[in-house]
Amino acid sequence: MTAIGFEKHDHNRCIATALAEAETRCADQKLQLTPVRRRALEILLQRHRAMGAYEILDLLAADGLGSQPPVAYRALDFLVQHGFAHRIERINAYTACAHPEQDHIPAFLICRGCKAVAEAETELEQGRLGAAAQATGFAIERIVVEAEGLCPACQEHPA
Amino acid sequence: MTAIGFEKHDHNRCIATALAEAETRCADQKLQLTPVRRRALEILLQRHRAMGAYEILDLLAADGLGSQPPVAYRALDFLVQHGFAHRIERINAYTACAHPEQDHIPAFLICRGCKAVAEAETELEQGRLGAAAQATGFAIERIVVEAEGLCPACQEHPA
DNA sequence: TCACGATTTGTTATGTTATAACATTCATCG
DNA sequence: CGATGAATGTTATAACATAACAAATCGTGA
Ligand SMILES: [Zn+2]
Ligand SMILES: [Zn+2]
Ligand SMILES: [Zn+2]
Ligand SMILES: [Zn+2]
Repeated sequence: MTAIGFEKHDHNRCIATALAEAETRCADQKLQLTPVRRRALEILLQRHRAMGAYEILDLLAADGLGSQPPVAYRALDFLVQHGFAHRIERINAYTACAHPEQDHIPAFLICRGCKAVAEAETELEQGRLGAAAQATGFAIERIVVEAEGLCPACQEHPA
Repeated sequence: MTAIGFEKHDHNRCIATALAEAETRCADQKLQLTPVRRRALEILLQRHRAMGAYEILDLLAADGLGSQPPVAYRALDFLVQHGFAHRIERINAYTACAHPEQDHIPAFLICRGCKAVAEAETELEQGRLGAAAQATGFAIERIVVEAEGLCPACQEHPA
């Protein structure tokens, strides 16, 4: 199981590791992990949940790192583009990638109670969807897989 | 293959059949297929592609069936709720269900060129996602599966 | 028939998410 | 230094969605 998100873990270490990895990879690939981008990633890692662009913007603004929507959207675009974060379509939100080291198609479990998000891995083979695509000649570029429901905690305490 | 959407077909018949089915099922289940709801479904069936709520609203308004956003959103909520249409998260749009007779988890192929949408069926077993959910005790209520890419036509004529 | 409750629709206002467009800053390099 | 390209700052607006309340509609039982 690779659905990081609902279990307890050493989160400070989790953040530090992820940030360090991001810096290494950006250096390797000549990507600019600028202050805004770095801080946006750090915010996502700290909260360890799905966050809206405007929520992130508020936190960036509190640090004097831009106060208008495009600032947040650009930083998030960069992070998503390069696999440091994912966009979650169902809730118009963003979350840090749980395993950015490897190429993957992310799949999410989204709790509608507490908004917690767990990232799982999908099969790389895309099953019947891939077959349908092949049959029609459709060229898949991106796949969204998101499950909405209730996490263990929210099942017990129904709000 | 069940990805209806990119192939040619007798579309007038396709619309008539779907509308008739909807009427039958609404009668059976004591659902009210009111003029607004019926027309919204008809619009989706006619266009046979993903449409935004405001786009549908404009067409409803042209028929004197309400001119404010809630009118469209309510009609769409009804159609989605009862399986006559699906919401496509990736593009904030709606499309008529390709096989409303049966219960299913829809999966979509979305062309980013022409916005055409094909509905395929997913495996009912949810693969590794279901396994991840079980392992964490997460209760899945809804699953979103959407692939974005280029349909055959748009691959040949890159806009 | 008429009062009732439930459902649907009408309407106003506002909230939320996202991008277009253009100016400015800043590092890099010839 | 001056040109180039990347990133950021800023204004304005587009696109998507819902809260809240009023009015109409309709079945249903008194
Ligand atoms: Zn963590
Ligand atoms: Zn939860
Ligand atoms: Zn058709
Ligand atoms: Zn369907």
